[in-house]
Order: sequence, then C-alpha cells, then structure tokens
Amino acid sequence: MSQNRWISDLHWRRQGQQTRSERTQTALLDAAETLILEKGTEATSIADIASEANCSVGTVYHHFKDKKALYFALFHRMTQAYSDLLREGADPARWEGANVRDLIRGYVEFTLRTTREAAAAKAAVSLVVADYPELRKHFSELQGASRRTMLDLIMTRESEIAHDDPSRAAAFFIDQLGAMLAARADPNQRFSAVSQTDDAAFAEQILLLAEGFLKLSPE
Amino acid sequence: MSQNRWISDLHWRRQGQQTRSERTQTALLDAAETLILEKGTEATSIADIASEANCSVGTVYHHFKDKKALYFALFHRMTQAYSDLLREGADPARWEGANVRDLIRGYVEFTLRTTREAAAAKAAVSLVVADYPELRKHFSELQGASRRTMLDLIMTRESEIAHDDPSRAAAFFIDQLGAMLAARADPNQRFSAVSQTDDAAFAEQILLLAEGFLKLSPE
DNA sequence: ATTATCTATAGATCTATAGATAATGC
DNA sequence: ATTATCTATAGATCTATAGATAATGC
Repeated sequence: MSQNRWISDLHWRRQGQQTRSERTQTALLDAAETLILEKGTEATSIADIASEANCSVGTVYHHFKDKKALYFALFHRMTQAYSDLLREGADPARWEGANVRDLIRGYVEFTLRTTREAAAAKAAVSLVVADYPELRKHFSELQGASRRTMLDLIMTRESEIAHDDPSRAAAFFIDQLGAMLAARADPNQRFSAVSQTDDAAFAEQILLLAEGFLKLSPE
Repeated sequence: MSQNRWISDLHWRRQGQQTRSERTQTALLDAAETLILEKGTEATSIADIASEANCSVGTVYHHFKDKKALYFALFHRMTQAYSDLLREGADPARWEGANVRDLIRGYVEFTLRTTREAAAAKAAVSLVVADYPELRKHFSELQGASRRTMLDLIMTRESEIAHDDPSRAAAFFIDQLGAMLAARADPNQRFSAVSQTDDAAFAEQILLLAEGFLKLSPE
C-alpha cells in the first residue's frame, strides 16, 4: 500500500500524484462550496458533495481524511487566495507617489473587488467557520493582517494627517473601515440597509468620512 | 389525545399548559444556546440538549415538533427580546430635548449594552441562522428596523445637520454605524483589530466621525 | 382528567472503510 | 506499477415516535 502524503496536519488533504487528482479535489471543493451555501453545513453530506462533484463517496475519502479535512481544505483554499491577493496589492512599490486619500481609495476598491469576486467562497467559508470554532481565530487573524498592512502604508504618510494623535486615529479609522467593508460585502445587508449606494458613491462617502476624521491636508 | 397547540407555523413550539412547561422549555433553549456556542449546531444533538437540560429526549419532542422547531424558538426568543428593548429605547418621549449628538451617543450606548448582555444568545443565534438560510432575511430585517427607527428620530432634528443632503448623509452614517457596532460586538474582532478602545472612547470617536461627516451645528 | 415526563427502540441517515476495477504514466 | 475510482456495506450516530409512568391542578 502506498504511503499517505498529506499537505499538513491541519489540512490533511492528499498530495495528488496525477493531473486528474487536482481536478477532482477542485471539483469536490467547488461542490462543497455550492452545497454549503445552499443548505448549510449541517444538511450537506459527503454523499451530496460526491454526487455534486460527479464522483463517488470512496473518492472523497481517497482525497480527504474525513469531512472535517474537506472543510478545512475549503477554508485553506479561500484564505490562501486572499493572502496572495493581499501580498500583491500591498506592495509598496505599487503605491509610489500615492497620498493617504489614494491609499484609502485603493484599499476600498481592492477589498470590494476581491470580496465580490470571491463572494461565494467567502460566504461558504464563514459557514464552515461557524461550525468549527477552532477556525474562528485564524479567520479573524487574516483580516487583522490586511489591516496592519494598510496601517503601515498609511503611517508612512503620517505628515498628511492633522489629527492630534495620527497613529491612534488611523488605527481606529482602519478598524471601522474594515467593519464597514465587511458589512457591505454581506449580501444580507440589503435587508438592513437604510441607504442605497453603489460602489463608487460608497468609496466617495468613505473618503469624506476619512477627511473629516483624520483631518487630511487639502489635495 | 390532546390537540397540539403551537405558537405559530414558524416556531412550532407547544403552548405549555403548566408552570413547569415553561420552565422546561426555557431550560431546553438555554441548553441549546450553550451547546451550540461550544460545539456548533452540527455537533449538537437532541440527546446532548436533553442531557444538558436534565430531561429526556422524549420531553424535547413533547415541547418542540422537531430540531428545527427548537432552533427556531431559540431564534424567536432572542429576536423578541431585542425587539422589546428596541421599542422601549426608541420611544420619542424618552428623547425629548435631546439633540443629534445625544441620539447617536444613546444609540451607541444602547446597542453596546444590549449586545453585551445578550452576547451569548446573539452568537448562538447567528450560528443557527448560518445553518438555516431561510432565517437570514429575518435576522437582517431586525437590524433594519432598528436603523430605520434611529433614522426617523434623527431626521426630526434635520436642522442640526449642515450636510448638503441631510437625509442621505444620515442614512449612510447610520448604516455604517450599524456595521461598526456589529463588528465591535463580535468577540473575534480582537484578533483583527489594530486599535484598542474601551466603550467610552469608542463612543467618543464615533461622535467625532459623526460631527465631521454630518457637519453638526456646534453645541 | 389532563399535561408532562421517561424508557426503549424503529428507522433513517451518515461517515468511513474494505476490496475490486479502471486509468495513468514511467 | 502506481494512482485514482467505484461499489457495497459495517457500524455509529441521530431523529423522532410509541407507549408506559408520574405530576399537576380543576
């Protein structure tokens, strides 16, 4: 019998040896994502996932140690994709000559775009996280990394901020901006929103908030 | 056999005839709340809930049609409590002589206090909602009601707002404030936050945001 | 008398595995 | 030769019910 090779203790997913292996794993993760969004994690069974991915239950267990491993792999796929995008977007070279306004505008646009592109993946993963308390911390830390990166970038332009305590104000603002962006990405928010804004108007209002709060020097 | 009397199609919970009936139902809901928070909805079985509430599986099904009915009742209990508090807090008579600043301060304090008091209930219910997509809409509408109430109150003080379009600005601000308060109530946020503020400092910063954005007339 | 509770269990999942079969690529 | 897949099923849940027993309150 072959030795099992798993990516890590956390993910516990077989390192495929053939091209079709990766294709099958992707199909399984896609299937899980779809079904979880549709019916929730509780109502989604391995047989459902296999069927949605056009393969058998046995195949699922060839690739993933157990149900939890499959869900963790789904978590890993989404967070990995997000981290990669973040690293690329936060490259200081990319922001040469940008002022604080540009940074905030860029952050809002980047976050809205990436969360929209990966909306299904993100929503499904947040349902997984709800059922696996051990993942909650990882999930939040990912958001935290994105905020720290943004804060560092902004603080290299500290002189533009006329607020008494620029670093405290910037940190507060970024936390709140994170909350606003998270809410905006939540498809349920349309039931609770009392204002309607498209993305462009949203970004514009956010800049007004930032200007008033941080007291940015005039452009 | 006795006729079953249920509170509604949605909640499907027996209308108890004896004092101990209510006590048992409360114990069952409390037990479900505790276990869901601990292990998630998927891993929580009826037998677990019965055991945590010191009663038998048969008793659970005497009071609730099925597992879903129990979870829906938990949802109902939390949302009802919140609605009641909201109705009380939003009474216009209570806000005689208050200006926009007072209203915002009051809203922040009210929301932080009630969400902290009911933190466990809210967290458990949000896990339930994650597993029952049909509840998502109800959940968001509840938040929406709270925001509309707040918006109405603020707009009776429209003259204090120097922004070009007071009603649009107020609606936008309330939506964003809702997002910030929701994030603040989330216990995971401490892993993602880059700023540390206690409730008093938070309320103060929110007022600064409001003043700058809405252009409130000086006090 | 009616309502609430318990015990015991049928029946329906669902997870995970064993063992046989098919596809891949050296 | 090795890797990936399928079929069939054991074993472990878990939900929900039936029927007997205990507690309540008119």
